[in-house]
Amino acid sequence: MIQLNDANATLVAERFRTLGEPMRLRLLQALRDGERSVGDLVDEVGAGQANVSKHLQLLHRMGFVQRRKEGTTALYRIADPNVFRLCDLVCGGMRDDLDEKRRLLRPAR
Amino acid sequence: MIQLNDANATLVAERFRTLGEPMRLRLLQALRDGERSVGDLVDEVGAGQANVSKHLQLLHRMGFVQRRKEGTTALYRIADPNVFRLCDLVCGGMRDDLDEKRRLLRPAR
DNA sequence: TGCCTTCTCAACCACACGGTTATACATTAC
DNA sequence: GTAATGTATAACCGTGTGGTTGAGAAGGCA
Repeated sequence: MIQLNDANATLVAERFRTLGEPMRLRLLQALRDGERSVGDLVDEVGAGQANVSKHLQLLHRMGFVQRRKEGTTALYRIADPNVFRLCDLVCGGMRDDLDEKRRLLRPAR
Repeated sequence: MIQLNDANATLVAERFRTLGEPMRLRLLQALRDGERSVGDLVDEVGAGQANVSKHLQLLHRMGFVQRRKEGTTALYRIADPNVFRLCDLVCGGMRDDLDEKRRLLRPAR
């Protein structure tokens, strides 16, 4: 791991926090199989349009997605597929944690 | 990636958000080379005792650290070393993003 | 020009969360 | 027993943030 001094910790945390939002994760998931317009994403995740736009802005500023304009529509796509490896790692940790907790619930069989 | 339905997205986001805090990242970093007591961590990260305790509680509840009591002192340790792989991935993404942004700043040399 | 669509932006509200303070609890020493 | 040490917990406060609403910009089309 990169040395996490105080400055780095803030930057890294900022990125983790960006992924720490269900709606944003669903947007990334929706973008997984290709480019989507804002309107498409609004339909897919079932949220307000301004809300989706704001989340996409943040994902864009953090470099998780890229943007392309075509007429009046804005098309977003995944910038770095490693995001999904992050999700996989987190899911793996979640499974292990649940297994551990389950194990502790029955100490002596 | 595991299918991120609405329920999953909330759980995964919860874990990302737990890592999205500079102080908690510094606690994890401090625990990297072994078990530490709460008092040790208070000295290392330079924060209030109640604050450190609260952050450790959350890290514990999320399964990132494990706890062991010895007399009156509580000893914490990393539960899943994969946390650091997560940090590495995030740092890598950060570097790539910065490179990309730097590239865009000088379009035609 | 005028209207519609698509998206962004600003303002607002409610709530969650990080930090601090003070207090309670548990263990050890005396 | 009391005192001291090491943690956890509760209460509070200020700030940050997700969601909504409404207005505004930018293009497409009759």
